[in-house]
Amino acid sequence: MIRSEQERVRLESLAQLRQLGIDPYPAPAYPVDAHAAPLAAAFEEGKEVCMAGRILSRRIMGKASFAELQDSTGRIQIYLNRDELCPGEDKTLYNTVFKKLLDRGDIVGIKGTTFTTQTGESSVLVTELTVLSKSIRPLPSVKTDEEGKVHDAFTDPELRYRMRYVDLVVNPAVKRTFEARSKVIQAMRESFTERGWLEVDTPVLQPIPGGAAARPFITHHNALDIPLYLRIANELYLKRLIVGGFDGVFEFSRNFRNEGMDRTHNPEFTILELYVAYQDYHWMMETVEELLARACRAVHGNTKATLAGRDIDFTPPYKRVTMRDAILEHTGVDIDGMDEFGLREACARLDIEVEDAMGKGKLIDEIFGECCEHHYVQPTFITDYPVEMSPLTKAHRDNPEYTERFELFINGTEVANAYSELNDPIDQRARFEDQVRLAERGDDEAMFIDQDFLRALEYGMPPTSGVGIGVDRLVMMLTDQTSIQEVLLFPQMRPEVFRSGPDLGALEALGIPAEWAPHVAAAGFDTPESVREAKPAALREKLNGFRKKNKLDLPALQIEEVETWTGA
RNA sequence: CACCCCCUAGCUCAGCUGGUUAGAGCAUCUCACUUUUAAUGAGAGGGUCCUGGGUUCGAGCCCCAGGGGGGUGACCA
Repeated sequence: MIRSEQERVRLESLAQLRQLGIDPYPAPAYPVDAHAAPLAAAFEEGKEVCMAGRILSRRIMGKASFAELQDSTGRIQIYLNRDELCPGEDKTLYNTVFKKLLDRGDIVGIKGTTFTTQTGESSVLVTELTVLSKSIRPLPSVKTDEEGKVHDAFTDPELRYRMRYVDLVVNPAVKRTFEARSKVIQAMRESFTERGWLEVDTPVLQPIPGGAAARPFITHHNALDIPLYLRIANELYLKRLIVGGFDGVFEFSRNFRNEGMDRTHNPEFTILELYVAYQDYHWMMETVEELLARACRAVHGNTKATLAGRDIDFTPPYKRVTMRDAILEHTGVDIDGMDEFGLREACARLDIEVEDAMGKGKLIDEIFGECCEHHYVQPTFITDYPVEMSPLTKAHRDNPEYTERFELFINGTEVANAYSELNDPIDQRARFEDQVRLAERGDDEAMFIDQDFLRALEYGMPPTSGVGIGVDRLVMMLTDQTSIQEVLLFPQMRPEVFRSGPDLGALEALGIPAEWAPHVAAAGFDTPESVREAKPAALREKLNGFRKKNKLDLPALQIEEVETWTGA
């Protein structure tokens, strides 16, 4: 493995620590009794503390040094004085271990006393120093100046996502985003369990990918010799549980959809699904309002958030607009009573591209998506979707052309989707059959018929309202992020290609001495074939040039020696 | 999948019209320094210019192909 200069220095320091009898990766637990942020917040001088964390910076001034120690809560300055740390004759711990062998990024434990420096910085005077973990790779050197401006920030998205561990260490705001994510989920879970609803787990591997319109990932079960799908939704399973007699069930469901990736889509994402018996979608709107307000308070302490420079107000109630009115307002088109032909004409007038496979529902969805969606910045419920685009939703109580469904839009993005659930088994069967006809027309996202689900409905499901909330997107809204990758710890990326090191053993098999083999490889001859094909004179010249340039402590090569390698 | 942009030291980035030995700040190493905080001062080392071809007397720069990433569109939540 080829190491950078800085890595080689650190490996050498590691070896020297061992020579001094210091285990750079000790086994015993370290008895931490204080953390940086709470300590600084309620600072009192003269307190004995035992802390552990990562050294983020060092300022060495001869016999005294300052360093920043970062733990899970934040950073605190530590002060190391040679004679405080090493009161006896032996100053090795300070002079050699701290000053020479430790680096930025190393994890240490310290015991000491709190005090305030001349410049007023809350600090810890270190009296004991323990190496807890030596780091081999240098961290990016992010610095913040007096005005709070960040210099040399670690910003490359590729590196940040691939090495999230580094991102979290050097970019504190990233850590706060994921703490906020956890708070949002916790607030939702508490709100449900307080009301007696049950958190459940349903299958991720499904024989029929149901409950949504999307392309699934497919896999295969060997023992059963059947295809299985990673779930695109868990809706149909949760409804089976309502049939079974639970009043309220919910699941934070990791769903998988084999579709495009962009700043609002990741192949796997998290939806909170909640189903509550004997309720309808009006009740659900109020429930969602309260839920989002609570989630916002959990993150911000109030119901206001900022997103991409715009204030978003999560204070209930939210505006409610029917889909018909939304389209009427933004396009002048009244979809009420319009047939497929009329809709196609309207799309043509509005310059919206459509495909032959699209039915009424998809056409209306296109118009809304193109002309209306982006207008809804503040949380807004769009209600009463056309029946064709909602095969699992109860028909509207006043007009069977529409359904009792709403979606919640924030900042022009769909965040939640909810229905008065269709519980009429005859109607549900007919709706599935409509989907089959769409599939026959070429709609590859039309739903499959789930016979077992229909059987469950035939046993009787109480009137139920259900909602799915896009957790990743909600977290984006609440943490001022415009990319889903910023709220997923490990967003999906193409696998990284690790350049495998040269096969030094194969080179040595040609007769190349072990001490020369890595240099031969580094000079560009990293396979036996490349050595054998080389002209001995040219190879010798190149390697001796390499030797000189890199000041290798090896005798210059003779032509006879090189000829034995190439077999010439 | 289409179009546009990016890939240079550990990190952030310069690098002109193709022209000497590819630069800067931070980081690293050596020395000095007992209250600093983007510590300071002096000195030094560090490069597969993403990869592979091509054009050229000469390529980090131009051309072709490939890889990775970002943005926009399409699809979707």
